[in-house]
Amino acid sequence: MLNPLSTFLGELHDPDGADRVLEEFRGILEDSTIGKIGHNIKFDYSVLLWHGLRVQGKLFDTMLAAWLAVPDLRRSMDYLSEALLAYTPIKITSLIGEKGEQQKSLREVDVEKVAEYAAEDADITLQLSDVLRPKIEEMGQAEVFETVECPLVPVLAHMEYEGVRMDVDVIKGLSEDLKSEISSARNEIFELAGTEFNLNSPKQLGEMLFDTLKLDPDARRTAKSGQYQTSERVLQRLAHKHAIVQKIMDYRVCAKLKSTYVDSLPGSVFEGTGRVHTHYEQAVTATGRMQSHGPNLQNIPIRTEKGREIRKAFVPRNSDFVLMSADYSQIELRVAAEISGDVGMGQIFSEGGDIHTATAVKIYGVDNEEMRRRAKTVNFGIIYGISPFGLAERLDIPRTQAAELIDQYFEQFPGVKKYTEDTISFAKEHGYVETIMGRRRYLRDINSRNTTTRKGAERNAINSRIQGTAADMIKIAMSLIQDEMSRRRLNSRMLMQVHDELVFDMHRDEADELMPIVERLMATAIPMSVPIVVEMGVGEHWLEAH
DNA sequence: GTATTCTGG
DNA sequence: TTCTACCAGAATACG
Repeated sequence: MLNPLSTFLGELHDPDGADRVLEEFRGILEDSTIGKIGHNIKFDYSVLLWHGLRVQGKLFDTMLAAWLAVPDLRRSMDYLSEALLAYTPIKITSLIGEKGEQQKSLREVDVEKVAEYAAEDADITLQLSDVLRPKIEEMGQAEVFETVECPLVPVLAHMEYEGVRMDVDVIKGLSEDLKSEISSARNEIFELAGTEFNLNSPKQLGEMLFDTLKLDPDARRTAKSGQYQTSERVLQRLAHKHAIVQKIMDYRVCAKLKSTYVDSLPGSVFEGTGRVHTHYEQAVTATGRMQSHGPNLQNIPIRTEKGREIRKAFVPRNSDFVLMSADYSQIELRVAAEISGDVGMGQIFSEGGDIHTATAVKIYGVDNEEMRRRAKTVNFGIIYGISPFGLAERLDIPRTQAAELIDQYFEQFPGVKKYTEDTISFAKEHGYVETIMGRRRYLRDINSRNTTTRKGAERNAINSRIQGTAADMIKIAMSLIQDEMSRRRLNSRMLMQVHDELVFDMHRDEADELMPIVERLMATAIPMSVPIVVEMGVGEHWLEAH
């Protein structure tokens, strides 16, 4: 993946020449009355931002447009050109060669050739926009495109540009701790097993547990390769049979944290800034959610004691700042209540009660820790398009009992039942479902004769409207917040988005001004009759702020 | 390149 | 009869 940082800052061999070119275009690029069209325009915006130029004016991204207007097509410009314009563009490889050792840089190529390539690139983008613009209208995606996606492009570019500061010393300390824990766990496991093997190989581990130690004669095997399953769930059920099992779980926790986070995050720190500049992908998921990579900041541990320590390494830019986190409380259940119009569920939220406790009271008639835990599982099941099989698996109860539980739930929340039925029948009739903002997800398999396939599509339909609406909501909030922050010329910066959470580098003096703004704009981004609650926190690192 | 596992929402 | 809970990224093993 190309990176504006390395591609355009580090390797530029003629910065003066580049600056002169930049100055030629500065007037147009910074003119807010002139719209800009680009394919993956966040990339171009970012490059210019790193060169101190802030692009103004309305942005039209043909890649985003294609995502919404022709969702089945691949999103590379070359492919779209062939599919929509019946024209095969000059291949970049015809200028710089195939990917590999001797691939050239564009600046080593004859300028005439580069000019032809670049001009064609611009021309195709313009032509694609002419084709895609009416298609967005036809597909009913104009509102999502105009009010959700396009305004978000510069917001994401700025978040990537800002990055987040990492305290590498925190990471180094964790690395040492984990190293010794892993080493002693390994020794104990091999001692108990009587032999050494590769602990990271599920295959070898499965053979040790089930062939050598014979811990479970009815051990489950994986569907694809027929290996023994050694997942957390499986180990959990085996834990009482042999001391080695707990040790393996301990080892796995530490090995995962070390390899995926502790050892890899320092490598993502960009030397030029000392910060981690993640990339956000706006147009990839089926539901409308974003993805983060390089590194992925959306799966930093929080659920376990050990794992959450990693969040202490995410720190404010300097001592004048703190990290501020704002996250939606139970957003998907609130959205479910809103879309379904279920009166009882809406009432629970209006009264400000605990949704899982209230659900436990409704379906079990009692309120204790265990029933609340089960009700919570049921509530998640609702969002995902519940099935007796799936619920039984997660609650570890018989399928028949799970089915009764679902009946019980739907009796108490008839609006939710109607939502699932209406959503499925709409999907069967139209072949797609929509979020509140009109974002569509097409479901090819919704009328499949294969029951498993069809049921899967039905769950996608139920889940997509909910997850997609929540995604729309936070995307809108981000644009509104960024606008308000720059209008007020705040020094605080939006840094991260984690699906239902926004994290800010907040100047200490701006707390009283910024926090009410963030809270209000997040809560009202999409007007709803169910109250939307935003929980906020401040701290010297991400863990403290959350 | 595919499969498995684990991290998050 | 089916062996599925939804949406993702990344590390590792293994053919």
